[in-house]
Amino acid sequence: MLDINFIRQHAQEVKEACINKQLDSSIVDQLLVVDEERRKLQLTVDDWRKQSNENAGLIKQELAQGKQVSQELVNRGKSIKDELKKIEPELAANEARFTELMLAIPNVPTADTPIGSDESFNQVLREEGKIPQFNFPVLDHQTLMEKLDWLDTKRAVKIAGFRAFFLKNEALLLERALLNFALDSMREQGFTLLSVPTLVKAEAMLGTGYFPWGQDDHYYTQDKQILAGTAEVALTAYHQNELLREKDLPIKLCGISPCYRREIGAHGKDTRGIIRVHQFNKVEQVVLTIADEDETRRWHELMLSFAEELLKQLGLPYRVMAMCTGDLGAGQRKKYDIETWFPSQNTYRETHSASYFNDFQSRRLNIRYQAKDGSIKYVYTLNNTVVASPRLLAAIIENYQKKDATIEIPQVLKKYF
RNA sequence: GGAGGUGUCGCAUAGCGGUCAAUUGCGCUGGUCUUGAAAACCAGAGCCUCACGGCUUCACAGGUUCGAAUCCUGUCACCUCCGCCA
Repeated sequence: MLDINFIRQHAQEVKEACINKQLDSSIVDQLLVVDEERRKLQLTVDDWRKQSNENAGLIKQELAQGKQVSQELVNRGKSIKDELKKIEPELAANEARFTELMLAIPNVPTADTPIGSDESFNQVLREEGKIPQFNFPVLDHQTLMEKLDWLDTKRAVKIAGFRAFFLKNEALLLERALLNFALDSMREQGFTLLSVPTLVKAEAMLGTGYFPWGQDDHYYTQDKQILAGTAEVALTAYHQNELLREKDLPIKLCGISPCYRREIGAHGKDTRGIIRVHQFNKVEQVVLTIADEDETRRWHELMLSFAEELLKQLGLPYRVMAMCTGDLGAGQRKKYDIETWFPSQNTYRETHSASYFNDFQSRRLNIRYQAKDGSIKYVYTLNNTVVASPRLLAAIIENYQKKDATIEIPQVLKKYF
């Protein structure tokens, strides 16, 4: 959520943000109309309330003087109440609409975000690591894993449907090693480790900015809870409705959780292998900083570097992408994706996503802090992947395959076996 | 699932129909004082407004009343005991 004052003063800029993010820009004008109406109604209601308060004060005076309460004042109070009963629901309805529109206004992308409608506008910032050369025909991770009895998708699909899978034997050990490696690395960076709830309230989805836009991308329970697509939801909402202290910032959280995604817009994509699945495990990093964009940008780079360092230690080639406006989430100001090399596809595939929001999420979640000068501000939030499995597991398997279709274990993971 | 209790401004507490923008302690910010700090004292900490001023707030949503933190109803959360399950 943006500050309404900012929207009023930068309406054009916000509209452009809508357009560049492939969203409806007419809601900005709708919001401004509702906002104006809201302030008018508020003034009227305030005035009636003032009269009501004054009237009650007069009755109080009479009582204090030991007089009888005059019927005139009581009647006047009643008629004021009637007026309020008429106009207050109007204000409430207007406010509901106002909130709804406010929650639908996206964040404005940074000046250094490439403008574009789809992934073809994303920019390659750099490529890191050495792409492995194989002197034998390269196999994809599904073939390799099935040969080793590491993966069973046939039975999984029978039981759980399309995009389901069983990891078996050493594949499971390798996944466990990878996740433990990720958690240990973040702990070394001073992050607080958490296992997080993945069954969350709509409030948390709205608060992190996944809703209202991404409602179709998520699963719901019969108790109206949502299966979160990432631990970011619980981690970012962890301090919801709290007033923090500047000395406690930055807050560095690292969570592990299963993640659920409907992949509703990805029919027919990545049907082979376990790159795109409905349920996977992920270690995620979230940081809350002071309300300063330079500071948040510094953390953005830092969090990116934490993920890069992991990939370097794992010996995986990757590239860093600057995501264009069309690929930004509604709440995001700037986003980097890391794409890791997949030999069987002869290309890089997304394995990490690092974004920052300024106070977009914290306004929705009401996470504030008292600054050193005593003022109250909203924190700035950021997040990035640490490791997502099985996608990164598949990358390891493909990059570390040998001629006999066995897999070498990355040096850094050996101690976790 | 059954019975009872609790939910007040960052934290903790007082208040139980008008004297409550709300008590007190701690913490925080600014000021006075001080070489500096501490202590002490003063001021401040929601929204609208340039300001004057107004409105709001006592878990949330309704209701009763001229008037509600205070009474009533519902919801949510937490605590205690019993039951059930891991």
